[in-house]
Amino acid sequence: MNTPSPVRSQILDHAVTLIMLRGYNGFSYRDLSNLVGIKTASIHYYFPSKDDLVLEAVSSYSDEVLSSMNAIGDTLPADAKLSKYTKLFGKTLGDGDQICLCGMLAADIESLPDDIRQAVQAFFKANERWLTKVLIQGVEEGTLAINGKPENAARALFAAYQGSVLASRLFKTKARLEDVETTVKAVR
Amino acid sequence: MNTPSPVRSQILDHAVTLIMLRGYNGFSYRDLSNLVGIKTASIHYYFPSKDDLVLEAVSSYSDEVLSSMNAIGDTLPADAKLSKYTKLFGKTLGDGDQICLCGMLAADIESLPDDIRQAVQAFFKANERWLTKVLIQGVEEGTLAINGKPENAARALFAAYQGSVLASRLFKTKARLEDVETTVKAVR
DNA sequence: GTCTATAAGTCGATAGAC
DNA sequence: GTCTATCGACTTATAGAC
Repeated sequence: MNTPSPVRSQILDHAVTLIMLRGYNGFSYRDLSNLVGIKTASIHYYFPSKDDLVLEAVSSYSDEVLSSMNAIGDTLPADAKLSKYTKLFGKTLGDGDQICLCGMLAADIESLPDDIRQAVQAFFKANERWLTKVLIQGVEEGTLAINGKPENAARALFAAYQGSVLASRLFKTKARLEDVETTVKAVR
Repeated sequence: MNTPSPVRSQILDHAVTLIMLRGYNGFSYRDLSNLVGIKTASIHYYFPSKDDLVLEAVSSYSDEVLSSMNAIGDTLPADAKLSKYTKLFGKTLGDGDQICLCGMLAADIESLPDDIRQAVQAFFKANERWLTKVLIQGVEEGTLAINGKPENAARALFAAYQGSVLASRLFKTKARLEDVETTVKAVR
């Protein structure tokens, strides 16, 4: 287990932030150069091509978000799990100017190679799979209510979260994510 | 009523398509030059700056979509209106490689001037307002079911549509939009 | 209106010195 | 590992001839 280069980590972290801010075509090695404090040529030492960098950014972001998601744990009631998930999505907003990295790259997908598309798809699928299980649990417990199959409801729900962070940033308000959660809450 | 320049219209139409495909930072005057068959310098005659072009692209797209939306008419039952709205959103996908122009620009919003942000906001608001009325009507008629205020449900619903076209393109399938419609259908 | 020519800058990427 | 230097291509935009 060799210690990862701190410079490499800095580049990757700033790349993640920049993608969430401006997207694939909206940031450059020069931006990273200014943020990290090394020349653009040095960045190529760690990440030969921009696509290499972006692919690793997806992995890094995905690992972090999915582990937070899985850290919510199995023991909680479904509605409590969903509340934590909503908060998790709220964190991606940062200072209010960022959206989900994979949502952003989904918008940029026609400019990206296939391996990145697959990595973004994997992130979507993992979220949808997790939400499916929560919805099933919530229906059993009587705290959540859906129409149709849980798989389909989970897809629509995840899409709503993605669209909601987009709208939250557009209107510079944080409130919109809760509207999504309300959608699947059972009336008592 | 002076006839608008056909060349100008061509530029604008291709700009709309390119934005829906690759976003603000993903297309250039050169792309338009190749598509329309005139030099990039000539495009500047019609649209002095790229932001001028994009702002007009939003207006053009918005006018077309909103008029189609309003053409659905007042006399239909709410669930029928919503089905037509879903189909309308399905059309934006085109050959399967495009998303809503305003959803795309919402992703690119941190690269854009304020007047474009306001135009994109206006498109979001118009859709949310229309969906709010449909949801109210559907609840009255007993064909649609929502939680909480219609305004909030409409925001979540529109976000779900936006996220759904994103996911539809990402996974190269058209089926995901119907999952969203199912979300608000009343069980009978 | 459309062109040529050009400006002034950015882009990702590579070679090679240190 | 990080640098300087450089490449070739691309970007938006303007000036001025036709």
